[in-house]
Amino acid sequence: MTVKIKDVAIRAGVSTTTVSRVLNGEKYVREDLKNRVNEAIQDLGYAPSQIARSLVRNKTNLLGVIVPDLTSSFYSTILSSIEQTATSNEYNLLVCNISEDIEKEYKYLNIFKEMRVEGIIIMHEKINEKIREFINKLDIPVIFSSVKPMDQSFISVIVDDYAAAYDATKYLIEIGHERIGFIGGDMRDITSGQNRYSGYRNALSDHGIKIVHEHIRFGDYKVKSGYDMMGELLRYKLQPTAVFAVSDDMAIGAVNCIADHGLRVPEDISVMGFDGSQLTELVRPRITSMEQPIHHMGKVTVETLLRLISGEIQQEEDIILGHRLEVRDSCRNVK
Amino acid sequence: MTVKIKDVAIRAGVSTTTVSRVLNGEKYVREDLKNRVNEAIQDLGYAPSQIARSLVRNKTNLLGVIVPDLTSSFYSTILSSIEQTATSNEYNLLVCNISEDIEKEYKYLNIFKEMRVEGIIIMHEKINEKIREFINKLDIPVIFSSVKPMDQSFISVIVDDYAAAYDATKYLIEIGHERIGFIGGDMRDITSGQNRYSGYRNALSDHGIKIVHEHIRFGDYKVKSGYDMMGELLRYKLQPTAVFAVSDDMAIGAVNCIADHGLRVPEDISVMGFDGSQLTELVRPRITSMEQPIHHMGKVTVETLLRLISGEIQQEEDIILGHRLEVRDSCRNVK
DNA sequence: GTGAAAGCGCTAACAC
DNA sequence: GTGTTAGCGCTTTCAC
Repeated sequence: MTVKIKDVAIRAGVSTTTVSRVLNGEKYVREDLKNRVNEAIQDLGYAPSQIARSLVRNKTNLLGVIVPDLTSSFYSTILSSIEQTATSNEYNLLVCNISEDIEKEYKYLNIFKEMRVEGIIIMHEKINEKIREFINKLDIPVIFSSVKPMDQSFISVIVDDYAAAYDATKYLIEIGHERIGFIGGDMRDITSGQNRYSGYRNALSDHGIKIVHEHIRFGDYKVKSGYDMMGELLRYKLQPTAVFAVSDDMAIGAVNCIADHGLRVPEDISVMGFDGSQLTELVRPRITSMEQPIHHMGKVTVETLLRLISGEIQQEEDIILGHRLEVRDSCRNVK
Repeated sequence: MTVKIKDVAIRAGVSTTTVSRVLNGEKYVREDLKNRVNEAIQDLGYAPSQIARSLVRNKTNLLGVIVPDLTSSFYSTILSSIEQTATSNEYNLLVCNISEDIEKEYKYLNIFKEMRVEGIIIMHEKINEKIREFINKLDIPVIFSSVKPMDQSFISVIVDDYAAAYDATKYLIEIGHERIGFIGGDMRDITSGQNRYSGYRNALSDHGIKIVHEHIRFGDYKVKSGYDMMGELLRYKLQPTAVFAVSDDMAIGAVNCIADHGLRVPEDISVMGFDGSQLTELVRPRITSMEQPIHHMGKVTVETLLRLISGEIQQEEDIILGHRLEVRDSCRNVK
């Protein structure tokens, strides 16, 4: 049996109340008693049960996080930042990975409810009706990080996807490209997919460039789809001179596909990514990317969630963080 | 206030015991009562408190995991596998990331103790005396995954680092290399660093190849150190024709360094990695690597830990999983 | 300053 | 089959 507060009390010759007071750093405990208690704690190797504490305090200091893919560089970086921020605020993380299985989401949310987590962070936006309802009924603050589901009633910490995609496309135009391919993200229920696509289209039309449907494809944000979609783009005789992929992973897939076709990046085709994951620096050529402030995003997510929990704020609007173009080696100035 | 078992009991017109029985799927509950209870649960949106449950059952269904770096492809892949296995066994994961700050480890272990996790998985081996003692006193099963600290009393799920490094080096010899560089891992307290180094050395001497100290460097398993150490290896007039880096990340760093020096992989220099992370397939050239069964490793780790928890086994020995050479494009046959 | 006692939400004897 | 009761390990009034 693990040692409990009563054992400490007996050993120190005081009541459990006094031990509790010492534990919680309350004043009104005589110095010598405090010392005796601390000694007893030390001797016995006592650690208070957070379980019992949570029950009586009605507070668990737990946050639940749902990640769509732990192995993704983008999500694991946000998660890392979330973990850091949570920990430095005395919160612990219950982490769940739903990978492909969207049905798991409901299950996990239910576990979070049972565990009485104080707040939930979701980084996945394929929310179905059942989940939507469940979240709405939940009396636990929920915040979406880096994604924005369709439902207006959920709050998200995101970049302005439309503006970011617009700016990325504009940059490609400014360095002289006119045939600009696009590898978009999923358009179903995915606002970022839609907004990035709009940004791309509008940047083109605002600069008098006609939209060529043969230059447009949609993937699922992962490397393989970038590779496959790039393959399709390369099949047209009038190949794009630049391609904007709305995730770094897809950009890398595109670069690999181009290389495997015996063409070179950026000499033959320029490739622009999106996200600013670590991978951009890791591959050759290094990927020019429209970056999200990934680290900051995790931090802001947790900080906002904690304010939501404490009731300090009652956020109703999304939090929009700034995007930034990071020029590396994958886009060539053709002017 | 959240709804509790008593609310359900009142609404269903039964005692809390009956509700509890329905909740836990016990028999000896009349059908009609069971239905009334389930309805009440549904109506009220009741979810039992795991906190209260844990307290009385003295069982939390929680596992604690300490990861050295969440953003690393290798660790996040193991973590993903751990999460999956834990979840399918009804266990939840408390995840902590210690990044560089080793002092945090003690803090996290203490949190795990307070949270009454049933088992702990550590993927970090720079264990100091304080931690070692703490773990030894802990009455919670601890298992190391993919790493092996010096202390014999801890159990690890790992590959045979010596044999794996030996085989990797042997392969390079077999395809005709004689000047084989080595970028090792940390040697302090890191058994894998030492074992992989021994494997390399012995493979060379067993094949009558002299060990050249100018061909040997040590990094910290990360991309940057692979890059830097490769830079040093390139400074010698008698450059190696192949380099064995004991992590894929360092291998990628080495490849990038070679490219930045205007040389080509594998035409000018071959590069062999270690780990089998997703990155090997993602960069060009794809990295030939001595692979650990990463996914399986996570699974075995959790399964073993759960058996340790249930008392089903009392493992005292490490679990050694098989390694496998995955030939890709970064090593050239020079015979 | 300190302790006795009640209670957090649930389960598990034990009685009926 | 069902309900009463005690108790899990802690905190927190409320007396003293």
